[in-house]
Amino acid sequence: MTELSKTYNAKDVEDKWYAWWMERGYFHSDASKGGTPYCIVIPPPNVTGILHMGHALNNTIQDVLVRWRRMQGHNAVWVPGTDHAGIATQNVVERALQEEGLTRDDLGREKFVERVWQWREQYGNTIKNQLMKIGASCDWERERFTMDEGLSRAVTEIFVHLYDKGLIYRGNYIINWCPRCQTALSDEESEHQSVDGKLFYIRYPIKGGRKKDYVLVATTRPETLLGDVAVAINPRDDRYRHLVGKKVVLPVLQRDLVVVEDDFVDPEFGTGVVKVTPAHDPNDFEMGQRHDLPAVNVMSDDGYMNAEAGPYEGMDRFQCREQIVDQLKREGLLDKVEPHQHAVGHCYRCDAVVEPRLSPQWFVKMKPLARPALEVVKDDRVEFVPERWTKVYTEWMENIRDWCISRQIWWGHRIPVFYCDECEHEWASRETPDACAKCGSTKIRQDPDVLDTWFSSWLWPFSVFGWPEKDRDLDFYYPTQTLVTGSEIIFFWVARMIMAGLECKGDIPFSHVYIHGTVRDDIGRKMSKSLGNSIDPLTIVDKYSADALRFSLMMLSATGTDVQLSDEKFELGRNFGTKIWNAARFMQMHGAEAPADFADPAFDTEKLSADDLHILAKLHATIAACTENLERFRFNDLSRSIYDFLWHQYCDWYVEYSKPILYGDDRDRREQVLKVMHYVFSNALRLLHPLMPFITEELWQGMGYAKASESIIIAPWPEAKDSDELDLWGATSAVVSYVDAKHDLIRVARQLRADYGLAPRQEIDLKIRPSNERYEKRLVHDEQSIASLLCAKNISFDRHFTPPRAMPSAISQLGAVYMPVDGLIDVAAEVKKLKGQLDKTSAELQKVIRKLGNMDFINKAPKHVVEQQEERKKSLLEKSDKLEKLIETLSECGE
RNA sequence: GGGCGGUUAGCUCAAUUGGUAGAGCGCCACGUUUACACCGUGGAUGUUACAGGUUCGAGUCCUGUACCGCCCA
Repeated sequence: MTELSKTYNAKDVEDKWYAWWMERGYFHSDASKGGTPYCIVIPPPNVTGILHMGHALNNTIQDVLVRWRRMQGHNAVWVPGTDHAGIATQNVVERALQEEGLTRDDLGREKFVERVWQWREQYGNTIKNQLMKIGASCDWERERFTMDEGLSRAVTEIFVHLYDKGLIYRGNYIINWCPRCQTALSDEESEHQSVDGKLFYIRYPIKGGRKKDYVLVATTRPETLLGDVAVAINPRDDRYRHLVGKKVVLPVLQRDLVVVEDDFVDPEFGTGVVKVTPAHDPNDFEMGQRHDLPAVNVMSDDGYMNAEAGPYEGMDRFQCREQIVDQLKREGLLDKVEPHQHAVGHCYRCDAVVEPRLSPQWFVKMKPLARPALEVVKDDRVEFVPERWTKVYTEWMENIRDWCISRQIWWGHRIPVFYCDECEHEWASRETPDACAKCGSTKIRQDPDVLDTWFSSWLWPFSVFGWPEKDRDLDFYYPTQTLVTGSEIIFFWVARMIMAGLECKGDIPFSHVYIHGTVRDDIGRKMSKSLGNSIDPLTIVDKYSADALRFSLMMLSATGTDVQLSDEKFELGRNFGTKIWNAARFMQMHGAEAPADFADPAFDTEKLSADDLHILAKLHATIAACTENLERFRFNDLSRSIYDFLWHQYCDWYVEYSKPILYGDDRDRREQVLKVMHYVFSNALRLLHPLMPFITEELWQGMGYAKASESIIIAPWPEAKDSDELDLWGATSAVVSYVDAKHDLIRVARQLRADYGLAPRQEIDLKIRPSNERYEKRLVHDEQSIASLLCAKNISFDRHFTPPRAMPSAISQLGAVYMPVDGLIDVAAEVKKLKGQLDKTSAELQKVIRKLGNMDFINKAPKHVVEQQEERKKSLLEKSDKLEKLIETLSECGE
């Protein structure tokens, strides 16, 4: 056993233990060892990512779970890795190139991709190193990257599989286009933000009509009118029946537009007449399809107007909007402008305004994949925690739309589709072909697009284990058990993994999805780089320790609710660490070696005191609570249980009770107390380990517990004893409630001291009048510990004690407490205090009496509730009796 | 517009499936005592957003209202 230093220095400790754990290979799981698998795959962070508080929360939860299961003896593995984050990574590297005055086109595709790989080699480990800092016990030997050879093979495999099955198709559809990133996005990647825009009311003259004949069309995006091909009305809207069959004239370009009738048009919106621009609006696109309308694309891929825009060619889309409005005004075609709030899609990577755009893209047909994925959630084979997310999932699944998977960038998995220039054959292939599969021509080329990054992430739970190869690990670990993530990627990732798992493996990818909350700042805003309100987890590690970061996060985040953080909140974890550290030091000062059988002591039950039995019973209640809270993903309750136990039950009471014994001469009792302490503490450390891995390892080693298990990581998770087993020790519920009542007596007596302004070290005498003989016996037996906690010199117990003069007094369940003080006491004040208590007691008593007098209550409430109230009535009666007597004697004495 | 979540002590949040509303921080008073001032002891603080309803009994269940947040259109 090494002597613990006076203060805990996390910085010296944390790196040391992490390195040792790695060296010993504790995080590595080997399927060939068998056992019960417990597997978590990490939500792969972007390779460009740096650790933020959301990661810290997400990964702490995973680590808590995996450390717990490992201690429980499961063959536990946590598979780490990163994804290649196509758009984000390409952006980062392009920015770097820009500083050298280069563009990706200057380099060409091959060279550019090489540069990205170089970048990844150089910077791609940032987040891995950061995860290590917070203690993540990932199996780093299994680290994966979505662009690795194996995972790339998985992507090709699923693509070809779905292509051949007819579930992947290419087509000219309207998609979300980011003009800045110059690529298509999926619907999920276009984030809707509420924008204060304007609603423009524009006059479209009726063809062949008089000058004053026009229809009024409302739009938020007047620049798109250049691509209008029709105006539409609702068929049930009588106001516009006369327009049917007529044509209107498009302002600016003077093109003839047909009038179509479509149920989609909302008569309530604007004027009830909408312009139809199939190439620039998803709803209009569908309307165009229904009515066989052409699509006129007026914008190029960079957000500038093209030749179709006539006089506006070459102009930026937002500038064009202003100019067109000006022109309409000049021509008297702008009727009015209203402020209008609407949702506008923004690129989730660069925040640019997304442009709906018609272009040829690749899609996955989702409905066939969604059906089984819906079933497994409805059957509870996959469970969401908290359960309410099930509904979010099912609603998305039921209204699923096809997934746009092609991206017009270079960094990513290239679409494995090939075209023959000779015979125009198109096919998907697992291997890069030399010649056309149909005509044998070598004039073939591969599709230039790459796949959405999520198209590789959705395979993660099995691709990390070698799929599509047959693999022992895959058989052993799949399906995994728990997925831990935030609600924002339920659609992006969770839903798609379930679909892919069922399609590729014929089985669910995981049985539980724990959705945690969002990390916010102290005024409730989401932490973000742009707001500058982020707290860097590593700064917190530096300032307060990784354990403090983890513990505080867990303590503050109730199941699935958001957590509001500020720097100071991490003090709670730090303070707790210090408290435990000092409790250990205290034991060490008195304890020398932990006894050989500390982990499973053969207690000499005859020699255990009520206090010993009490703390043992509380320990086992805590073990039960911790295990249950982990099973139910209740991390804040888990933290609270262990925090309350160690700080309040153990330090505040048991350690204090132990002092007179440890400082005393009774060697036998000393030995017993130390035995209890080491048993309790070594168990509590294990309960705490998943939350605070570093300090618990440091203490495990420092206290000499390594002789039972060389590292706390692999020490067995404590098992709660049930009440029968506790009874064998003598830790009966009667003993437990006696000690609880003793705490109350001590608290009441302390209050007396405080009321009379006695200094904490000032010694007092106490007279206690126990309520009954049983209590008297116990209290007499416990005199030493009571005296110690109250700093009392003499305590006398007398069931018939009557104060000879006025004394400050109080009552507790175990009996009345008198504190003889020198000099006069303020009888009036004392009586007033007691009367105040009596009033309160009587009021409560009246409430209970009224309740028990209610026949409905007696007849309808469950028996145990009625009994409970009877009990309460009894004890309140006793209390008020005692108070009345105190007041009476006090008044007599005072006279 | 549709859906979900929230509203409990000054602040941040609990409350185990309806039965005496709790914790951490902050605040007030006292205290450096031989584990710990990152501490100890004691104290103050609630019409559980509002209005109805169900029930013997509602923070908890139902209906409605207000405000806040998120997701989807």
